[in-house]
Amino acid sequence: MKKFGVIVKQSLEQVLQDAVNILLKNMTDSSSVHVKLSRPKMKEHGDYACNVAMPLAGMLNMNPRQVADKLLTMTAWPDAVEETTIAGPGFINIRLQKSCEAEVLKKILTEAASYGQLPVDNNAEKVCLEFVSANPTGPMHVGHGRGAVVGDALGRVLSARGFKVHREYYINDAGTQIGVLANSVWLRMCELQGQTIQLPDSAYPGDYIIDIAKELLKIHDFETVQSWSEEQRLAWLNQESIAANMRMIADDLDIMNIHFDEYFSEKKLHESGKVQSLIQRLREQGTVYLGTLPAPKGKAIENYQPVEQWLFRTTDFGDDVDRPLAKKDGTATYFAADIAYHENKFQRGFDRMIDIWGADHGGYVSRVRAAMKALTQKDDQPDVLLVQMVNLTRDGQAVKMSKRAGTFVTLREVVDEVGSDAVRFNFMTRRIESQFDFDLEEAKEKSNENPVYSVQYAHARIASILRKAKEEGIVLLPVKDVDVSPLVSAEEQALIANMLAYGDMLTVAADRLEAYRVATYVMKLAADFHSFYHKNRVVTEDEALTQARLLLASAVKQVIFNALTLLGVSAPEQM
RNA sequence: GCGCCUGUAGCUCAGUAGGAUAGAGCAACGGAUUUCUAAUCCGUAGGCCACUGGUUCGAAUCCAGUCAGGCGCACCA
Repeated sequence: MKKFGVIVKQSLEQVLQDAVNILLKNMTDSSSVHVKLSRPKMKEHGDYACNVAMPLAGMLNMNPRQVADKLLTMTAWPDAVEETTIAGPGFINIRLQKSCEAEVLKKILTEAASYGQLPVDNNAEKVCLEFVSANPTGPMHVGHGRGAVVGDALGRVLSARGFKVHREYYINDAGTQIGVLANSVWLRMCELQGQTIQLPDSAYPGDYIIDIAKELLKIHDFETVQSWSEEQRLAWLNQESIAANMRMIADDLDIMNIHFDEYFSEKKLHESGKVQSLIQRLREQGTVYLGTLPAPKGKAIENYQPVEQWLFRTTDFGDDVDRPLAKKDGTATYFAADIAYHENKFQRGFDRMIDIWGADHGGYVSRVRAAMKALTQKDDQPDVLLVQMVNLTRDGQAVKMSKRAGTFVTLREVVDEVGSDAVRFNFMTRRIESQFDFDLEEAKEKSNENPVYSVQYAHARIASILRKAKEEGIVLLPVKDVDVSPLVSAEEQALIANMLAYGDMLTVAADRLEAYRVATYVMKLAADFHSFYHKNRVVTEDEALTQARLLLASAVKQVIFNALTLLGVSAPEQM
């Protein structure tokens, strides 16, 4: 009975489900209705509400209120239920005994950092989570940052809910862009040597290229590099420039505490022969044919010429048009490598693939899924999360240029200015489908304008209360001995109900791959605590009340900590 | 022209797979500062949930169409 509060919701759903099943037993067809309880918005509607009578009414051809009435007579309610009523069109409202749910506080403090987590067992679903994958040709921009933050938080949420998560970064270290990078670095090396250079439009203009050139000159002096054959020089420049950029990217991610289990190289995929053998296999299968694509609709392409290419029949699997696997010079397209890459993930034994891409890759989703359907017969892989664009502003004015990158504002510049916590939390306050207007001045604001401070402040405030209580010589009772029955006010009940729902929220977040729910959840919990704090004192003359409220405050602190940890945001003890 | 995403308070956004009276922050206005942290709280005001039709007991939510904005549309990545 003591622990009943924690599992009360499931028990109520079970007894109601039993009643529903009996009611439906006489039906000829084997229809079923799933009982689900919800928290009503209004306090007058009780602690839990159930709408099951409404769908049942249609099936049984009865009035919903009559159905509800019948269900209530058939239900064996546990002791914790104080009152049930039928309201509105046929809702069943359930009111529990006060403080019967407060036992959850003890569960929270006992489980501490693992409250809300599910264990990872041997049968856990293995997920390959690919995110960031920014090209190794320059610093990450703010849009990459959003993908990084979203991906990392999603990884943490999935891990917490019992998935085995493998975090992966796909390095696009093959293709023409890399040649451009190598050439840009070489030009800067010549420039450092005193030569006058002309940067072509195609070259990367950013100052970071100069830094790389300087770095490379420390490895080999200019004369040595110049003495090599062009082929040898390009290969060396390629390799070192990519490595330098990847170090820079990994550094920037490290500042935000984002790490990967694996960096997967596209170049090595090509070198392994897997791309060519895949194309060969598909040709034998007949899913690849030699053909010519029509000119694309929309904006006219100046130098369009019909080319005969190896085409993948993605249209057979739900794509709009067949997609080329080889360029006119015969080398594999990015798409070809990407299919081989995804097939490789599948071969590595992952049950599920999740890719986080920028919105500008939206047109790519259907073709990759089509290819995977052709190769694996699964039609729901990979799960692609498209993260919409970030518009960077300062005091409402668009910010676009960065000296360092030459084109866009880098993630690093933003993190250095506003801090990792503010960047991470802010990016998590919106659904990924909505475009994000990120204002640098707002992100530095230390007020309610900036949600991260409100949440961190709640955590620090509780820490301060606990310190104060200790200073005053209050000795905390062992958790199991605290009497929670004094926690009956509306504010206290709201906090308890919120914390009780933490696990359900995480389930939804993991099922729907919506990690932002953690942020909206913890914002509400923090706000509710601030509200409670202003109406009630934690440390009072009443010893029993003080003990109960210290328990409550400690639990709130713990849940805020757990949620912030999932978001990769720090939970300070003082501010 | 086609595909994907979006449209909710003046602004920025939530809305827990269709539920009861639509939610928060900011901005506006009015309050709380002998405090366990005011980086906070309380109150007032503010809505044709883009528009039109449909589905049903019931729609911001589902469907169709329209309008508006963003992203993308051979041989780049």
